[in-house]
Amino acid sequence: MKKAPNITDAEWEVMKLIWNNNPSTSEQIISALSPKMGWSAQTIKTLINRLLKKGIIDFEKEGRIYKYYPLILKEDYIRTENRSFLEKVYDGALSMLVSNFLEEESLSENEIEKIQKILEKKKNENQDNKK
Amino acid sequence: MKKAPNITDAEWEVMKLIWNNNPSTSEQIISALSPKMGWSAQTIKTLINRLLKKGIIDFEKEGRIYKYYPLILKEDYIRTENRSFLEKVYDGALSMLVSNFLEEESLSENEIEKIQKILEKKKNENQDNKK
DNA sequence: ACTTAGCGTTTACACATGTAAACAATTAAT
DNA sequence: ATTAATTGTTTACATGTGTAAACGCTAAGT
Repeated sequence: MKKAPNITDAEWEVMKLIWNNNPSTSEQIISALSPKMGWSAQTIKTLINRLLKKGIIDFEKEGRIYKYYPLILKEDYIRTENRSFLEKVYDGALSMLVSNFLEEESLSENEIEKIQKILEKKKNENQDNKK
Repeated sequence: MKKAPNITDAEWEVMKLIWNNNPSTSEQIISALSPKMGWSAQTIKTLINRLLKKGIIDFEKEGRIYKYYPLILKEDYIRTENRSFLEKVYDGALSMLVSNFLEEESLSENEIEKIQKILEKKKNENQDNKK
């Protein structure tokens, strides 16, 4: 299988925009990112074009204007990012990763409980698989 | 404060070696990474040199041979990596990150319990802070 | 119809990164 | 002492990435 095209940090900002507002016009992307990122309109156009060339987004003409839409799911791409981060930094040791993050950052009651529920569920699943 | 020098993916492999075996000679680094990564000895020498230039490692002469040692702690660097990953991919939403990882990967009983303990502790800390 | 503003396309350019070859200095072998 | 092998240093080169300027086409205003 061919390696998935890479999304760079700068391109990632554009993708977040497009995923959240699908489809987006370049005007929308530029007016959202230009102030936030301090990028010129030209820079953003370049990023959009690179995403097109990489086959990560596509567009549909709406008169003179293009509507850009993603060709890949955010969830899918994040899954890949997760995997490679886990591999690169933790050599695949998930529990290391999780404890590390938990210990360094703070969480609300609610969030803690949400995670606890997930863990309970996983415990049960493990149990089931054992039988 | 000056931005921390970046460690690239290839350089990261070298750093893992040096952190695990501190100090390391280039011979040790090369014979470990050359087969594992399929890199030529020259390539690895380049990576070592870039790490030197970036001020991430330093060396001590031991006769003709250099012993390389890290100038930064693995833990510190990982903390930075964690932070930027959390920001980039999850916009800082830790609970999202954690649930995502937990749901996609598998964990042993033991690991689950370890994480549960961390959560309990955090819950108590939250409680304490509230008072 | 003619000019202009707006949107997309092409070209640019410096620095980073992966991947090494070529070179120099020094030690070890003959 | 010379030569060869080893280890570190310099230079190289293609591709990726951040950051745009310049250019070209077309709709819109006069």
